[in-house]
Amino acid sequence: MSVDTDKVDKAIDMLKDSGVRITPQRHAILEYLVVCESHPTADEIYKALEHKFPNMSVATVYNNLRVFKKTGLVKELTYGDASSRFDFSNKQHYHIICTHCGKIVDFFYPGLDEVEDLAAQVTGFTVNSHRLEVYGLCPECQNKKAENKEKMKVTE
Amino acid sequence: MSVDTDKVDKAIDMLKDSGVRITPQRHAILEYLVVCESHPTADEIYKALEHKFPNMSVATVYNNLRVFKKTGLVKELTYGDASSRFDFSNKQHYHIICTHCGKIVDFFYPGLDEVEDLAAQVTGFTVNSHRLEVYGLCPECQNKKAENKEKMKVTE
DNA sequence: AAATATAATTATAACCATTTTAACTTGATA
DNA sequence: TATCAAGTTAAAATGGTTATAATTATATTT
Repeated sequence: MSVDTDKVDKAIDMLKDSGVRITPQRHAILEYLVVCESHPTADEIYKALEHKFPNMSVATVYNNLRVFKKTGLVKELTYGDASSRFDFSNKQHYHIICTHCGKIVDFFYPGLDEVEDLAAQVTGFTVNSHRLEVYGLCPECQNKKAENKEKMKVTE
Repeated sequence: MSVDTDKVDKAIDMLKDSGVRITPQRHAILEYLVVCESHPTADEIYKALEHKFPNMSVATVYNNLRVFKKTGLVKELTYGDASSRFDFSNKQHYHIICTHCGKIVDFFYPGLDEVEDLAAQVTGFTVNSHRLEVYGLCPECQNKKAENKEKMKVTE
C-alpha cells in the first residue's frame, strides 16, 4: 500500500516538474493505473472511477492518458480494432499474451539493445525504442484445453 | 516478375491444399500483396484493385485477408486506432518503423528463440510466436529534421 | 452437361474505440 | 478583481472493421 502511494507521489512530482497541472481526475486515473496492477483499457478506468467522479467524461480519461504517455509515465499497448491497454511502468519489461483468454503477463529480459543496434545499422534509422510481445497459451487455458480433450475421449 | 509469379503460385497451391476456393478476387488480393513489396492497408488493397474489380466490396478484402491469416500466409500488423497493415511473408523478419512518417522497413535478426524460451519458463505459458518492432527516425526524416534546424539558424 | 449444395461476394448498415467540438469551469497570475 | 490558459464535460463525428441478408459463383454429384 505504502509502496503504491509512494509510486503515485513520485509520478505526481514528475508531472508537476513537467508543468502538468494535477487535477483530481488526473490524480485518480494515475492512482488507479498504479494500484490496479494490470493493464486496463480506457473504458475500464472510466468505469472504475465513475462512482468517485459521476460526471467525468471518457474524453477526460483519453486526454489524460495521452498526457501521461507524453511524459513517459504510461505506455499504450495497441491491438488493432480492439481497445488499447495502458501500462504504468517504471522498469523496461515485455508482455506475454494468451491468445485464448487475452491475459497479459509481464516478464523481464535484458539485452535487446543489440537488436536496436543491428536494425539501425542495416536500415540507417536512428532508433528510439522497441516493442516485443510473446504470444501463447496461459497455464489456465492449457488446462482447459487438456480437460476438453479428456471429455471428447469419454463421449466418443 | 517470374519470382513473384512463382511466389503467388506456391501460395495458391498452399491455399488449395487447405481446401480454400480460389476466386478471382482472392487471386488478385494475394498477387497484390506479393507484388506491391510493402505493407498495405486493407483500403490500399481495395483501391489498388477497384479498376480490375469495380464491384468488389471492402468486406471481401477483409474476409480474404482473414482467410490468408488463418493459413499463415499473411500477417496482420496492428496499430491501435489506425489501419492494420498486411504483410505477405515467407521468412521470419521484423519491422522498423519511422515514428515521423510511418515508413516500415523489414530487417532480419535471428535468435530470438531464447526470449520465447525464457518467457515460457518464467510465466508457465506455452509459446507460439512473438512480435518485435523497432521505432525510430528513417534517413529521410533525419535529413528533414537537420534541414529545419539549418533554416531556423538562418531566420533567427 | 445439369442439378445441387456450399461457400464467396456484394451492398449496406451497424459497431465501437477514439477524437473533435464547443461550451463551461477551474485555477493561476497580474 | 480581471484575465487568460488549461482542463473538463457532453455530445456528435470519425473511421476502421464486422455483421447481415440477398445474390452469385464454385465444386461436386448425378
